[in-house]
Amino acid sequence: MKIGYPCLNSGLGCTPNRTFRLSSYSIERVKETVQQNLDCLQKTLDFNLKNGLLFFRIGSGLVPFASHPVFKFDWQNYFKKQFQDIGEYIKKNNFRISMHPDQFVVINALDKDIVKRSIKEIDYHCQVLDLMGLCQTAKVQIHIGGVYGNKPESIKRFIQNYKKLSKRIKKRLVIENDHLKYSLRDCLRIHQQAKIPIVFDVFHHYCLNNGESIKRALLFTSKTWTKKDGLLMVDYSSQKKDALKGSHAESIDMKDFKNFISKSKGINFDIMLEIKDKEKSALKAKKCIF
DNA sequence: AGTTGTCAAGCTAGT
DNA sequence: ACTAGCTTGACAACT
Repeated sequence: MKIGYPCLNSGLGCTPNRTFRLSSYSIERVKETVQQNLDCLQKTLDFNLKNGLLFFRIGSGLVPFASHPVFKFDWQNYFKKQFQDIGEYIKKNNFRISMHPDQFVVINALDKDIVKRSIKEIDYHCQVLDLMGLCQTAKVQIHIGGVYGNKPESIKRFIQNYKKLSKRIKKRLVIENDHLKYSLRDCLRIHQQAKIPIVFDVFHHYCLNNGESIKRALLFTSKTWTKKDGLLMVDYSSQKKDALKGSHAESIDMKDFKNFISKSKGINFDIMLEIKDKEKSALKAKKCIF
């Protein structure tokens, strides 16, 4: 089992997600920003290696506006060496990597332009992992998308659109249960038809489920990952007290986490702690497990 | 130096 | 009708 946190280390004084306003876009600005992001990503991975946090989610903002029409710069070639180097480091030290395109990516949208933009954005994520030379265990996770008042039709549209995706995307794309629309059961149905691996989100499952226990949910989802895909990925968070349902906690609730770990005995997976204080909670969780 | 409004993009539920 | 929440964070223009 590898433990990790998403996108950003809060104590390093740098971010791998620097960006700029679209209005200040220029090739110079891209070169400068992406280089800083890559440097910080390397620094973050160094920290993670030293601290035994071997699961990491690379943020979508690594190359700002990469899939936007204004973007007319061959970043893949310009930064080839840097991406290769980071990829080598990742492979040498046996990191597990994921990426998570944001909420604007909707594969089953009714509007064809939204679908088109979504695919372009997913493709950018896959390009990052491809440039690093990572194998198929490095994944890009998305939610199913919108319901549009008709879930069966929307699921059907998801599967249809999924089937049309390129090989490069299909080998990396995985789906995740969300907290108000598509439950684990919905994801499992989609898996039956499209064979997409499922990232199990513990917190979302707590918000929206059909009565499956944690143990059964982990068993079901772990079976959706083939040897090529690697170990099941699990996202973990807990409810922020006195906030709207679905908002993530500031810091890990160790009682809740221990409870989850005891329920998961016998199943192997990599776990991502989606908690606001990032590496701090990941370190606490690591201490509790090992 | 610190504060605040705003940022490419979508969807849903709660107010 | 509007906003919070989602992986929310980070820029840029202002005090």
